[in-house]
Amino acid sequence: MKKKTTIIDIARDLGISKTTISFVLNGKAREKGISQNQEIKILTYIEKIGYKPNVFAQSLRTGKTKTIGMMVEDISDPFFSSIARSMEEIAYKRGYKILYSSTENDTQKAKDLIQLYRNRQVDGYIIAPPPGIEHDIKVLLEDKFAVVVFDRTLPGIEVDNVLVNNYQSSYQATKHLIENGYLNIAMVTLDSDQSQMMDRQLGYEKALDECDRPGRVMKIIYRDNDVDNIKEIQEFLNSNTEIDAVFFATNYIADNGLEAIRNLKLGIPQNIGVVVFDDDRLFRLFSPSITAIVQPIKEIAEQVIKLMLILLSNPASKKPVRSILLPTVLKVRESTLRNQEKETRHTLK
Amino acid sequence: MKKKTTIIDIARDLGISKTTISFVLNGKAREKGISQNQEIKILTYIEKIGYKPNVFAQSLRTGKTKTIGMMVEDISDPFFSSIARSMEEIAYKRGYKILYSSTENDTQKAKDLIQLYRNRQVDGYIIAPPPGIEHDIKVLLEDKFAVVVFDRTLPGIEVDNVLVNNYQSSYQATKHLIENGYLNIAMVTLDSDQSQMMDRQLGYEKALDECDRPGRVMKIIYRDNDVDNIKEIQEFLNSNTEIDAVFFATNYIADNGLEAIRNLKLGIPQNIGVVVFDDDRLFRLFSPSITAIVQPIKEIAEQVIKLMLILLSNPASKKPVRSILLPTVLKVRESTLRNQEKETRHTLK
DNA sequence: GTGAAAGCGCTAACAG
DNA sequence: CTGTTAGCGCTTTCAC
Repeated sequence: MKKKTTIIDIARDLGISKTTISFVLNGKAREKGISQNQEIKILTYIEKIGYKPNVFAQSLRTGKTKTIGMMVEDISDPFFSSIARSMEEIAYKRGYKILYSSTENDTQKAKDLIQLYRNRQVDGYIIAPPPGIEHDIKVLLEDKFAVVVFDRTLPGIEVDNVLVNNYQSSYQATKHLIENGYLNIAMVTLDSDQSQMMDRQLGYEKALDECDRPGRVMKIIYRDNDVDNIKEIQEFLNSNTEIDAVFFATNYIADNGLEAIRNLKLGIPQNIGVVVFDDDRLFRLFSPSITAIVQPIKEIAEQVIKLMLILLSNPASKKPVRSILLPTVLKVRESTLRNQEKETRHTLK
Repeated sequence: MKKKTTIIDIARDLGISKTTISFVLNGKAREKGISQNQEIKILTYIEKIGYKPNVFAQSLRTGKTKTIGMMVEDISDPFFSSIARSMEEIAYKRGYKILYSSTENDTQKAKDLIQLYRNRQVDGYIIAPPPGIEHDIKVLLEDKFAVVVFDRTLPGIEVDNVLVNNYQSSYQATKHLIENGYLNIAMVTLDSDQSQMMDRQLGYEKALDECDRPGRVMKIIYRDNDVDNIKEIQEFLNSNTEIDAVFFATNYIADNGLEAIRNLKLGIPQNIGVVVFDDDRLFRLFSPSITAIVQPIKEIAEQVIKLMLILLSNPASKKPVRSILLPTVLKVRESTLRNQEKETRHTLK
């Protein structure tokens, strides 16, 4: 393996001190009063031989790593992986690298991950927090790390965050079902008191309340077991035959729910209306296509990174917590349009 | 921020030299003949105060980083993100961290990424190679880095790889269409000479050849533009009305293709049969459900990491290139069963 | 304006 | 068996 050139090699080649080079490299030429000539000469040479500083030596010296640690529920979930991708793109441009990991919504795994990231001395933490890590985040904050939380918040913690308007979105989606003639709207959600889930439920309940409709919430265990979940949802729908619409609180709950509906041979949207929180690439291609609450992925990623970069560049000063609340879009498709003429897609030509 | 404890603090606290501690930490107690007592004392103390060595100092010193760089086409693609997740899990257990990035199948971006990874001194490279980076990989190999390639290979490069049996899988899928009475089977694939795409096409053509069927291959440009792609596919199907089945060569081509079929109001599987290379979580829930070639995600991830760990642990010795070819499973669903009784899912109860 | 030199925390050769 | 010590490559203070 060819030996990496170091700043000393360059100093030798150019016949100047490595200090000068270091200054130029770190954009302090001006500040340190290095001559234009010298600067250009150095920059040109570095460009020519393609020198890159050793990031480990830099990190060791400065204690900074230009690295952001990101922990989400499941990095293979389309929602999170799309956000990760967008963030990475933006962060790159600012010279930051992102380290990803999946918490599986497991408190212990999240704690371990935070430890691991501390070890790797990441400069900042971007977290979709699982329950029970309030304390760990508090410690991070006390130790003056940059932390941004997204997708959900934790009660009693003052940390910058970016969320979507879960309450309002769910309210609107439920309203939409009501307006389309559905009378008994159920919600299938996670058995969890995480903020985003609670808000979604509250929005749903509020809409029902306003119109004096009954509600029925079914809760399933997180990623417990697909087969069991499907069976449970089937039983739920079977033993509550008055239900004529369902609001699925997440993408993967909808997976199970749609399979349950399919197994029961219930017709969408005639027998049962369907709305899902969080869109999927393929929902538009379902027959009938599935109405979904679309989260602004790009925007979320941008805002999170923006907050992070602000935190990272500012001296860890006392500042008010920034909360960013983004709107979603209810993408109305066929699964909630009982009153409309249904497009006949499966008719033979 | 609380000051990190260093190995020196521990040496002081325990009243011994840091060398001894370093040896114990690196599992060289035995080798260096350190007393059982001493070892246990040190380990216990370290455990108690939760000391973790500074990885940057370690890396700077040893030149190793316990980090693997992974570059795929698009980390938000379900196929790649699922593989990434599995790999991460396995790698973690062995003390390795993975750095991910998306190449967007762009040669230049991939080259930049390799440079960036070299900078970060990753120990090994896991790559789903875009076209045109043969040379860069060769250089990596010459410099004795651990490299494993997956999903596709590059012509004329001797590098460990794990692939699925693209040829055989496509052959089988096409055969399946033929056996189900389809007469004019088209293939929609990428305009690319990447190995996996070529193999898929060859398998398709072989099956047609054997049965003396005509074939028709349409090629679209990589992730060019969804709208245009859809339109192109529509036009293709419209101007070749004899086509009664389509084999989509990737997941995201199928996205566009299914939308085209939908726009044309062609009935699946009556008017047109559909097979997709690479499954999607939701294909089973389509109406009709979509037949797909399922790649063994977990297995791919496992084999790649296994190869990588072998390379990493062995002295970079001359060894034969290891090629691992994994089988896929053709998951037959409704979209190819024209002769079967179609389940009537949309019947009202 | 520029250079010498002191570490950042760790590993490992070498000495004892 | 254990301790001393020389760097790994870089940033930054301080002196010239």
